[in-house]
Amino acid sequence: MSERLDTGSRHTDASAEAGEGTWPLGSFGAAQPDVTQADAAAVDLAVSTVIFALRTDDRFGAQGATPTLWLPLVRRIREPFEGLWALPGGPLRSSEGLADAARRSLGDTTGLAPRYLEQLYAFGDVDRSPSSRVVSVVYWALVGSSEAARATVGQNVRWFRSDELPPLAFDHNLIVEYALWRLRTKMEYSRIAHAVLGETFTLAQLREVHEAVLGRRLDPANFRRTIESSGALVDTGERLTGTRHRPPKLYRYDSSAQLVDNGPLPHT
Amino acid sequence: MSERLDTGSRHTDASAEAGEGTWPLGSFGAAQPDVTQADAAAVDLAVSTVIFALRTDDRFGAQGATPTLWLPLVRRIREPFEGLWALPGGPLRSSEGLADAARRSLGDTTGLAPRYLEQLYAFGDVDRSPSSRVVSVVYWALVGSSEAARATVGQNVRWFRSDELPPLAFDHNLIVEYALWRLRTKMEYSRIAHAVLGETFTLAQLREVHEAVLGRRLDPANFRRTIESSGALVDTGERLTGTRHRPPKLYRYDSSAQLVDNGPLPHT
DNA sequence: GCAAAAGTGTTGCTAATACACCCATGC
DNA sequence: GCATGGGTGTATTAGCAACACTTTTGC
Repeated sequence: MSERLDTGSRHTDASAEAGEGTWPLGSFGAAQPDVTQADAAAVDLAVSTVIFALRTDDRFGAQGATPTLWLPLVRRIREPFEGLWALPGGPLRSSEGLADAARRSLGDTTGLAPRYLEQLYAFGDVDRSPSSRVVSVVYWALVGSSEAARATVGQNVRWFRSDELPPLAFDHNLIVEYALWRLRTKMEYSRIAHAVLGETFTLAQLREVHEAVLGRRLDPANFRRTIESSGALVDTGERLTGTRHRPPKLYRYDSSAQLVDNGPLPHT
Repeated sequence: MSERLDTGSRHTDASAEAGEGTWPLGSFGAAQPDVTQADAAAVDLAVSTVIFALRTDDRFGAQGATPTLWLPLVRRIREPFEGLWALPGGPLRSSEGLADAARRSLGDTTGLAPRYLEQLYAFGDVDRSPSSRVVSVVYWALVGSSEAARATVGQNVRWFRSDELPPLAFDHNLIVEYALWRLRTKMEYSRIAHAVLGETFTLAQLREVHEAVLGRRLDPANFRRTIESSGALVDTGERLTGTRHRPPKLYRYDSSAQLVDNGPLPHT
């Protein structure tokens, strides 16, 4: 609780944007603590990303395995939490927007570009980092399965099943939980599932994505009707052959349709 | 675009939380710009709040007027945007959480405590402030109508109808628009409308809140059934007398029921 | 033919809507 | 009484879940 830190003139504009300091009256009640603006200088800002991809668990024979949700983590090589796994991220550079920073840290880690990217939440509890005060603006992303298959792994980068996570650094377990909740909630009323598939795909493949994310089986007949009536798909006229059953139709995204409704916010 | 700022040792822990810097391989592709961590030091962090209250427009005779959404703004007394109206807010103090900061700036401005408070979004475009780089974590809040009636106003604090806003400082017009969208979207499936009412209230009063927020009339009969079946209300057994028609029942919140589903996130 | 998955049809349930109608109070 | 909103009943509709059924391929 060290207040009145002397940080020089760096933060003279910290309140430039806000109404703070423009308050015309004295203090309200007794709740106005004696804190100077300089106190704000001790807060650091970082951007992290929860990256989801659909993968089949190849620990067993890859035959017939249903895909599940995976995410890449990086091992920390310094204190605090040295040795633990954490979400990829880093400090925000002054020349890049928040989403840009998320996109970049994602590329640094996996070498891939996200098919979908959305801001998740800003985490800023006082005690979430034992060393310094850090506020993290967290994004969540989806990457295509085919690309995720050839994503980078290394000594300090590894993919984990979203339901088999080890204890993570900081509050990152909570963050991943929240990202999973948002993914599942949004999946129910939007079209983001397309983001993990290739250019063309069958309805069964799309349904498999929904099932993996939601964690339950869906009725093929009803799923077909729901998706078709949403108008999000276009029939390519082609079919997928080589299966040992009736060849299914191949669909494509309707590029004119929005993935999600972000309200008045521009889409990233 | 000033990179490589020398800001001393202040930000040595800026990447303490994130995986940045732990990347074991060299650069990926050609996309790794030559930027040091110190570049991150030039970003300031602020917390602002969009505060909503339900008021009747007393410019006309207050009789029979339907209430509308209002919000308090503060006038900027320094550059940039000096003289324009802006959302209340201020820098984040190192000893307070994000929600605490929002709650405090709300209290500083209106002297009131919010009945509902939720994080809205983090705004961090590079050019949203002409002077310095500022990332704003924005909250939105609801305050009770009765308390809002005796809220503070002054030379530099004034209430505005949400649909009659002047041009605001920074990107605050967009922020208010987005807050309005979230309020309306959430109102459809949650119970936050209770937050602007008093301890007890009639169904017509509750319906009036919904109508004001959604901007359309609702069928009293259907509204009653929807709300009653949600289980959010408790019949107090009392009735409101003094009206010139059949006295309506008075209800109370079911304190055990959650206002909204935030997933795994704790409620503020 | 047989297995397997694609694709269609039908039924029933639930929730939202529209709207007709009765109830209880102040005046 | 009559006006006014409180409060109830009911028919219609849309959407979704359940599930029986038909179709088309590989083997």
